[in-house]
Amino acid sequence: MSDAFFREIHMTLLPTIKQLLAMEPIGQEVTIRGWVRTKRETKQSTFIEVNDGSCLSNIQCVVESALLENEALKSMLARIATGASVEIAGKLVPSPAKGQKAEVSVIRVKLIGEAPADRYPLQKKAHSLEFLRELAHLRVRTNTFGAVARVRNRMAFAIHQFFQEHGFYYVHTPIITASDAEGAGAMFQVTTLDLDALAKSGGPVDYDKDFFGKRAYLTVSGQLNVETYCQALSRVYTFGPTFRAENSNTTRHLAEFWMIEPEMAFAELSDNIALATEFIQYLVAVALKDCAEDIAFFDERIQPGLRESLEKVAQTPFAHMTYTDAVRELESANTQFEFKPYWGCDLQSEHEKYLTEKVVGGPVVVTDYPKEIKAFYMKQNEDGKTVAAMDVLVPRFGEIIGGSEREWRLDVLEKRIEELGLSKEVYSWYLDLRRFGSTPHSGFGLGFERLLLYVTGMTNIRDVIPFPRAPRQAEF
RNA sequence: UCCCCUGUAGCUCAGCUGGCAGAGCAAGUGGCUGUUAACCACUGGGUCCGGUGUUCGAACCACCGCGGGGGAGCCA
Repeated sequence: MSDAFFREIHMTLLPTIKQLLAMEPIGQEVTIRGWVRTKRETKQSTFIEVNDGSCLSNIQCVVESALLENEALKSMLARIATGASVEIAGKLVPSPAKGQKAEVSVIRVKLIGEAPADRYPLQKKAHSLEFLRELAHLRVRTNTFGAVARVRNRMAFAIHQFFQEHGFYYVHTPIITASDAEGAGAMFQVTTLDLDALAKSGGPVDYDKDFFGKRAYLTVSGQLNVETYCQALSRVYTFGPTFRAENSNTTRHLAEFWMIEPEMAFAELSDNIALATEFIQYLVAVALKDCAEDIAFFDERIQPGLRESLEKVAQTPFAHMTYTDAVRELESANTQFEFKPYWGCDLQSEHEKYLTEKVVGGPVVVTDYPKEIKAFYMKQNEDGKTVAAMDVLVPRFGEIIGGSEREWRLDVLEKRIEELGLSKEVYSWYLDLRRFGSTPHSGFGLGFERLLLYVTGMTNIRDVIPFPRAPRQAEF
């Protein structure tokens, strides 16, 4: 593409409010476009705070009352309320009052889109997250959801940066899968069959007539697919939507969420732990550096102490313990658990939180779980009882990462598939990876929204994705 | 799916033992001040989630339904 193309684009884009607020105010003429957050009137001036989403801060625009002798401007100003979209031209000047470094001394105001106060649902006051959840199409206009959106954007970009800088290739694994046995949870079925007609007929379903000629589903994980690319490109990752049809009603589960799944060839569990640790620390450091204003907001309004705890996470090596040690820790804990911990038990939420909050006081990597409670593809350890699995647990909600070294020995993997009553035919292509040029390899899954919960201090996962999908919730 | 909590003005909530529907914020009007969660005064604003029942009388008690939240399980 030519330079001229970019110049043209560039010329049509006004500086954002973020850019304006970073400028030295010397009376230069500026034009801003955005949405009114609040308007305050005095006899001498009218103050309009405008936000365009480029940053948390609004820009204050001051209309001197002398301008109001213009009746057209006066009536337009009267119709400008919280939520309205406006274009304001004026001079960027140092602010004589406290609260902001610069402000716009207004020359012209144009009301673009009205937001009548008697109907616009957002007021210039704090709203509960529950209320805003019912207004998913408007909530991004609030400080909190604007900040979440910006952090989400930065984290998505940082994920690519991290992997690209470390020699990982981005692989697009399929959204639709015909494999019904990935073992990561209930799946949404995908079909073009006429279900109404089928229900009326009462007959059995002939999947041969379905789109793919067999049952198909939305993916619950890209891992098995990405392992194939791993065995050629060495270091790969996926980052895409993932679907679970579990009837989960919690603050940390979604039916549709975004997952990051790196996979490394010639890598053992210890490499996996190192990658996961560095990855989280990198992302946290980027958030602190590049989303400082938004993080400060979360720290002040959403989760006091957030910034300090993130700073600590970015600098401190993660604690590491084996499952066996973790259970020992839990057994000797001076706490009444609802579920009594014992070797062989699945770690419950309360156990995970105890380990990360009480024992460690930060993120902790737990490894080498009993094979019975983990997936078939995880590498079996020498002891015959455990697998080379790792979960990263963090304070406030527990598991953020789940991963493992994969079983790369054909005979061991085949035996495990048989033991669990799974089908070797279904996994034949997966087993091919062990038949031909197999390597020790490792990877993990990170729930993107869980990362965002962690970084923003938000507590409900439905508030860190634009349009949450959960049981009985698919509005907007 | 299970357990607990909850539903009253646009929002957040109070409403005692069943006895005339309340506050703050928001909105409108006026005033005032380089204001900034602006301030002061006044005004308007209700299907008390819906249904059924108990009662002289129900926002309040009982039952059914619907919505919202939190916790658990499944997991990322």
